[in-house]
Amino acid sequence: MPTKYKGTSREVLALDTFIKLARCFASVQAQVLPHLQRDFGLTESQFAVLEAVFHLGPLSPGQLCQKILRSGSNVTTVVDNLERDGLVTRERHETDRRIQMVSLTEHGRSVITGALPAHVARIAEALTVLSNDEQLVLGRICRKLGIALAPA
Amino acid sequence: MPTKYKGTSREVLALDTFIKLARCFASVQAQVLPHLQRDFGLTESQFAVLEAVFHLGPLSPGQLCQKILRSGSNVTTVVDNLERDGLVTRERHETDRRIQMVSLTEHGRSVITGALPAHVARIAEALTVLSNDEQLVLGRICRKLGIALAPA
DNA sequence: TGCATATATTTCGATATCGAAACATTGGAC
DNA sequence: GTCCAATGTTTCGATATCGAAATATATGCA
Repeated sequence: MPTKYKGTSREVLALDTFIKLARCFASVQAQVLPHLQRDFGLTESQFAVLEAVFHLGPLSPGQLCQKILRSGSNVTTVVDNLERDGLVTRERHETDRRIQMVSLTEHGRSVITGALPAHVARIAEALTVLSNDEQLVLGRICRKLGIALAPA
Repeated sequence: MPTKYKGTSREVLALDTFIKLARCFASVQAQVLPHLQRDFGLTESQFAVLEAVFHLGPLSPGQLCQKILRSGSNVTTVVDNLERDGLVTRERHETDRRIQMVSLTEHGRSVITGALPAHVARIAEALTVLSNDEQLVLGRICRKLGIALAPA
């Protein structure tokens, strides 16, 4: 048990499980994110925004919030930087002018189509230490937990 | 399958698994971190530093790097803020003056002893949706992946 | 119509985070 | 003893991240 915490056995198990989850996630990220940055100049959040718009079409900041699980103010910042770098554009929604729609530029499209396969390949590479069954079980349990805790 | 990515089945499985892992981790964090901030005024990293020094005794920034899995420059910043708030102190190592040792103040000790049980309780609460067996399996697989990817 | 409320986004101030470069100290080679 | 490489930490500039407040627009109700 990697935890020194003294509590009920239920707490010790949960804490131990969570620590392993956190370290495992951090390890995969560490395996994958530096390449995204070095090879394509993209941060994790920038990649996430480009990927969402690439697969789903133009989205508002509010919709991007839901997709990338970040605060609204953060989405504003990330989109600001992507816009400055010429990867996306913002346009007012035609009928509801409160809404901004974020779209890929041609440059943005070419960057994400280049980065996506390399990124997926790195993730797959990192997960090769797990068998298919282990990946399925891991996914199933994570999904159960994720759904249970998802904002109502 | 929540991914739209077209790749080998190995890639699709890995990506799908990783997305579930990431969302699950994010959900637990979202369940737990706001309370740490609101109830004790601690960020995740501040908590991690206090917890490490509380359980292991005075540590250098380099040792804290290993423990909390962050860069050296980040540890400097987090310790700066903790020091400013009177939760830790820095002292030069007596024999090797390159090293700074980070220690808890009395105030820091009382903050972490107050925050720790509440934080663990929240984590345990979040994980109650999983059975003991599911938690054990999740922990085992995460540990396997984490260890395999850990920096040599 | 006119105003209060709700919704969408941005701004602001603070902390986190990284990598590269700078700085400080140690320890070994000679 | 002096210099140089290695080690430990901090500084610097950039992006991410949050919550609260401000701003802009829309909508419902009188």
